[in-house]
Amino acid sequence: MDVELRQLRCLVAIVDEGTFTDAAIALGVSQAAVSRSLASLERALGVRLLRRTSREVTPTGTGLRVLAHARRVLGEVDDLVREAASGHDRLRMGYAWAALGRHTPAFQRRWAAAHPATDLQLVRVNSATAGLAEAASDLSVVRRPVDDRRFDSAIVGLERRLCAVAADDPLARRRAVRLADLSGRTLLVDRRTGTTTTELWPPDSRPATEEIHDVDDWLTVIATGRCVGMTAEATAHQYPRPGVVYRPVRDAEPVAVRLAWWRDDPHPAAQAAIELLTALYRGD
Amino acid sequence: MDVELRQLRCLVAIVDEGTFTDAAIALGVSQAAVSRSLASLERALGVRLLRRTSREVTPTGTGLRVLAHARRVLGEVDDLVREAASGHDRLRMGYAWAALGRHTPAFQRRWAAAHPATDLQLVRVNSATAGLAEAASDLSVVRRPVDDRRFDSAIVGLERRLCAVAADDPLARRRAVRLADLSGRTLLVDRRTGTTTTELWPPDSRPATEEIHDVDDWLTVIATGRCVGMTAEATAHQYPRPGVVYRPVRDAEPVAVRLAWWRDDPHPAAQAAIELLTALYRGD
DNA sequence: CTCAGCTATACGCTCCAGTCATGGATGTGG
DNA sequence: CCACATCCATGACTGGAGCGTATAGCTGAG
Repeated sequence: MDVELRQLRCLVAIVDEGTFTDAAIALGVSQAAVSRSLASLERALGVRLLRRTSREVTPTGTGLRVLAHARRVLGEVDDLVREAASGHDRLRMGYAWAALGRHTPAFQRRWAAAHPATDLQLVRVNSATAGLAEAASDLSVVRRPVDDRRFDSAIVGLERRLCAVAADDPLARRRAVRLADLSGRTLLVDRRTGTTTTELWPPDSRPATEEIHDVDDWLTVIATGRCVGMTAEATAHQYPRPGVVYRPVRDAEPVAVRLAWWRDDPHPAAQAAIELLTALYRGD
Repeated sequence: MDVELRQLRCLVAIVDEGTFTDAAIALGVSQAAVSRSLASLERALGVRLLRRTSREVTPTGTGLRVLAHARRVLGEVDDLVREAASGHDRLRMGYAWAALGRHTPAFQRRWAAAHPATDLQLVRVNSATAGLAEAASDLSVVRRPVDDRRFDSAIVGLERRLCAVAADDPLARRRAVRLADLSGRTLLVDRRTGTTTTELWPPDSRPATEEIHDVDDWLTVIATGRCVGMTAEATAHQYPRPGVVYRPVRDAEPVAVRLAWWRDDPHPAAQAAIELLTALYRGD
């Protein structure tokens, strides 16, 4: 014999209502069911919980203590149900380095207008998949293909490749550059965040040497002029820095911006977010 | 559809054991039952709680939060069951004015020896029945008949009547007195505790006048010599006071000492306490 | 004493939780 | 590459728990 929530609800209702009969009405069941439920609870606990007379029903000493516990249990269960339902009223979008660049304000504004019930939160994560795996985000922005079978992803738009050079670099005077212009330069790769741009670099024009830095601040090194960097447009937009200029690389392939999520467990609002972002990248 | 404890136990077991199959073994049910239970919980909450693969089972973000709540709920239920069972390991004996007088130490000693698992607590209550009604005591010492139908009582022994007189009263020089010796004196009655001794007085020899005092300290008035008092032996034993002496009243009927309890809900150890006290009063 | 109102219980029924068996999915090792 | 092992989901079935109805038993009130 085991304690069941139904029995605890019954106990609380009886004490609150004062009689078994009124408790039955409050619970929407017959008086017989209430009587049996409480009897089974008392049998399960091996203790008399209520003193019944034909006039009133009063809790025993044990009954009072058990009642307090029962209220706590039922309160906790309510919290649990609320907590489970609260997943729908919040969408946490993870980003590792760059969020959505120049689209971020518009995205937040239009999301709030279209989905006032679902709070949008942008959260910084170590990587798109790590954010999902650790349940820190419901949907993650990622700029490379997702090979993990547990996750699914969709391309929401394309971003230009920019190269980052020191402000006093000769290239900084040009409106745009080509990959060939970067030959012979040293490409700066940030190993810390796991972000490398080398594979996006066309192989035939890849810099002869690449310098691997484990830097906290990628831009500081760029500003020294010792290296150049390649990055997506959103990153450039999000990390302006005196001494560093960004220039579009005309012949570099654009970067696909993706949203990733748990394949078999997408957030209820995921599809809406994907569609809104796609529209923004399309220019709508 | 409602959340049930069985479902929560299931969720916790799955996460702890790692697979549905092992959880089923741990819960002592079939794997199919575990699968169904969790499915029904997810349906009730409207949320996916676990991600299943053929290799491992990992909680969803919501699943993690719900899991934490579930553990709390189950912990509370355990507390509730423990609390209900704990009634048996404690016997609270209430007393209003005098406890058991000179028998108190022996009672405590012999109870501890005979019932080491049941902790004996002596608690001061406003009145025997009030202590029971407020669930402050499980068993109350009372020295008058209990007329409340809700309670039952048993006589455990008899105590001599003592009269309390000032130390410089002529009666203080006698080893014992008779009711007739108190004729003409003023009998002090304590209305505050509801204790009156007049009805124990043989009607024909009852003091001519009685002075009703609403005193905090009965003994202080006795010591002034203005009044005399009548009390049970246990009270005299429990409240010695310089300036007041107690003398047995030979021809006063002894007082019946009773234990009272809720008629339809006696403490499991009540009978044992009654028997032990009876033996002590008998002189065993 | 009768009556009104309450709880406990007997009886029949329903429906759900469980078991068994099987199917589908996935990772593994030959 | 395929057979296998392992795991979860699901369909069919069953026993029992729990419900409602009706009624008995109890207890104050009038």
